[in-house]
Amino acid sequence: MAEADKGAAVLSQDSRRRQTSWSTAEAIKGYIRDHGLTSGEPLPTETELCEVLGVSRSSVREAIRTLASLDIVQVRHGYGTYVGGLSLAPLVSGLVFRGSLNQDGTFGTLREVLQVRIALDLGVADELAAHYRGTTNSALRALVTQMRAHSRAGESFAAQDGEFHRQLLAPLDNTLVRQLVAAFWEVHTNVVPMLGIPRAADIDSTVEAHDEMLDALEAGDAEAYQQAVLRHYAPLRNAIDQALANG
Amino acid sequence: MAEADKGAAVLSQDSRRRQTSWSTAEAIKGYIRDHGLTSGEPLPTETELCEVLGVSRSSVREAIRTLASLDIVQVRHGYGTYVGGLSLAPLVSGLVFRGSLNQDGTFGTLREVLQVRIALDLGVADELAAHYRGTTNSALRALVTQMRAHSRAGESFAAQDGEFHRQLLAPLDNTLVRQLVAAFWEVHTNVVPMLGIPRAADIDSTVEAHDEMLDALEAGDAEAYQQAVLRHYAPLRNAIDQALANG
DNA sequence: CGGAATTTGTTCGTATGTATT
DNA sequence: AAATACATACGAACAAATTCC
Repeated sequence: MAEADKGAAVLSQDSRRRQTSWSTAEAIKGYIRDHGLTSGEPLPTETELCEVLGVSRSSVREAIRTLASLDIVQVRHGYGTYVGGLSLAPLVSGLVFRGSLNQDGTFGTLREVLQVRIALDLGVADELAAHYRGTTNSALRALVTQMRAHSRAGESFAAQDGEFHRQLLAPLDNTLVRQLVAAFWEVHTNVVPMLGIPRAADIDSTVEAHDEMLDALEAGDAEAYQQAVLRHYAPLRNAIDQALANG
Repeated sequence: MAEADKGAAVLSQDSRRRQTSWSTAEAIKGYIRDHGLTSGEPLPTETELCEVLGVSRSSVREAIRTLASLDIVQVRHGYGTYVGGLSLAPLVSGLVFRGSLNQDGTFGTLREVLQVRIALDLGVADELAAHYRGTTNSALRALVTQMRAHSRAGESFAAQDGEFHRQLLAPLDNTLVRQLVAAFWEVHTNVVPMLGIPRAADIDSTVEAHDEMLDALEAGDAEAYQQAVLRHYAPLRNAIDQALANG
């Protein structure tokens, strides 16, 4: 219970701890922990939780909604409540909203997200190079080929790009990094359309950079991979810097 | 506005009523966006929101609770509802809970958080070095002195450590990176006590590494700073690796 | 200092839509 | 196709907290 209190202290500062709806959410988290439930396993029904926790239906509902928005529980309408995926969805949601707040802040948000993405990609270079050294990866190559085709046709290749980065980081023994990279990729693709950026002329180099990243990793060259990552982000970086300078 | 609402209400009666609480949260976010509200500014009362959005108070309350858990709004009992700080508190909350789920996962969570912290600290080396080059920073030096005293007395120096890292990154023109580093620092300090790690013998080198980091930055040497960062995290890294190997 | 007014917090009852069996 | 279990939504009433006079 002391652990749960510490977690609560992050969000609730002083006296809110005694408030029913907050303590109910903490109690439900404690229930999950104490019963050793993992993602996908069912929780008691709302009415059962009312009895177990000794609070009203509305309080349980608000607590469940709180936990659902944090992806700690997942509600299936008309059927039941389950332990959630513990994903970083709330992070994405919050950042996208922040980016949508005002036109001025949107470019700033995008620039900040970009810097974090670069730092994370560079930070896993050694681990990735060690894993991919001496391998061949036809699935990833095929995604690059698809990207190239879409790009030349003037179409968006966001889907293939996302899948490429997801698969590339899949062998990483670090769920958090994978989820963070995926989350920021999602923020990225959600925020960019708000800006109406004209299609950059050097967008094709982004596609080719994917091949270079893969080349470097299969050669086991972490440094070359880092250079390729920087080339990969360069066009976007230029577009943002230009937009910030002009605005 | 009124006509549109009526039309929407008729439509929602037909089929979309199930999404009321979700759409209410979206509507409140839209209200914040459309009225250009920023952190700390007041929202309408719950009763007023009921009238404006055309839903019951229970639905408004659930939506507000959802937004509060994402730090998009902030509720003050008996006074009013305000736009929240848009912080990364929900991220911290979720990760601390994930770390508390099972003893096995706790070490894993800590290891993953550590890798992300390192990547972020290394990723801002250039920007920090450019800013600190040729400066002297007595406030940061004083914090290191305090850390040294606490460490030699066998006490925790978490407060000073957190303040050091916060102040060190303060000049960064990237709110997101600052918040992320602070968030992961918080996850870190919340998860570590769950483990009962024995006090490492080389903990003193962590304190000294802070001085080295500052030395490198004041010299404008980004590379040296990166090396100091790695030394700074080394004792903790060793403790975790050892624990994972023994467990 | 005390009390009135305002606002959020909690609870109950009821009706209705939804998914599974 | 019906039955059952469950979540969703609404409204009213009262409690607790905060502010302001």
